[in-house]
Amino acid sequence: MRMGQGVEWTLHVLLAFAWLDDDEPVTVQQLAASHELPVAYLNKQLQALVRASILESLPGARGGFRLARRPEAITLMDVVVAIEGTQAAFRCTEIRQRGAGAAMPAASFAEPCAVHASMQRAELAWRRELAAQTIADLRADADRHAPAAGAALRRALGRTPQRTTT
Amino acid sequence: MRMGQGVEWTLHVLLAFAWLDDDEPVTVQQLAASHELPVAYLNKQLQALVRASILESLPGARGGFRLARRPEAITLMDVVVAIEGTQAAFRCTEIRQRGAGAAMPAASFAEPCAVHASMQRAELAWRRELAAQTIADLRADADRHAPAAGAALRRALGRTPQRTTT
DNA sequence: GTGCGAATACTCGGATACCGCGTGTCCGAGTAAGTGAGG
DNA sequence: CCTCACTTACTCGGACACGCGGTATCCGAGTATTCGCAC
Repeated sequence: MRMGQGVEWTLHVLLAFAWLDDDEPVTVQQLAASHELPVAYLNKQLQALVRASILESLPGARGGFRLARRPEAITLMDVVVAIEGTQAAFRCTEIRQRGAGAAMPAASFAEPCAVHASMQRAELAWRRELAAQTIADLRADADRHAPAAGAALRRALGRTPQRTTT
Repeated sequence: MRMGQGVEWTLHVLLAFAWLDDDEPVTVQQLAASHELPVAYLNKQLQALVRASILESLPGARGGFRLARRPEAITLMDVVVAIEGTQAAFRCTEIRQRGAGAAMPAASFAEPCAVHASMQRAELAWRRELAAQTIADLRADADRHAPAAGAALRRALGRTPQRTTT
């Protein structure tokens, strides 16, 4: 089982947006450069976030991406669903009804498959944990452990000039 | 993100073993037929369970597979690890150190990546839930919701003949 | 000086190849059982 | 009748193709800016 790396990329991108803390759009080129990622492919992933109303895109010159909601209103669950899709990792194909089960009355399968239920229970715990954490929490954690990271990223994106020239 | 279907297959197979409740080996052909699964590919999956010491295989005529431990001692986590491997679904590639982070002192990365930590927390909850359920629990759930399933499966595997001929 | 209009350069967006991993299959090594002959 | 060795048939086990989804890339549609010109 493997999660697409788009999740990692977009989470870092959203963390960057949380650090920027303004409404100025950022181009995908800047975002890609700030983490040395393939520009075009990152763009594709960000489109998924736009479709999920996590980011919004501004076309044209001086365009780019910016957050569509506040960081506190974006959960990790939202991001995972936006990138990986809504389907569960474990997919019950109802093999209990095939083979030996084929001879049983249809009413026997009214209750959900026990295997399915157990796996679903585990995934529910996973989802619950993801939904409990927001991008704002992520920023708070990062600031706590590496206070300089936010400033470094702002500098890489050309924000917060080190000195006002006049 | 998608989990290999081998997990579903092997869980149903282990549930079947829990229903049989004896030490007689069962051939992969019988097991595959009992759920209409591809014989050879199921065999491949079962080998993974053997490597994980969940099943044991008996070669030669009248051989087959049987449980290596009691159903209460086999957790869903064991099965998932045996089939899917031990690696986590989310893999941190430390992109925080690339791009903007490259200019930061190495000591900044002593603490784990915040993104990584958050995703790991969620996966831990998932693992914990998987580890809390055993094959025996699975059988208990199945018996509760569909009491006839166990008998049907035993019959399909040629056990518990309906009538003693003499 | 000011308003307007077209050219421009920059942005995102979706359509298009590539590749690795899961899926599926096959045949060979190994072993326990069965069988026949010999004692 | 018992023992033993051989044949046999069956099992698992790993090595070999196939296909799909994620990965990566490119070029086109669209828009805000910008420059030049007319008034």
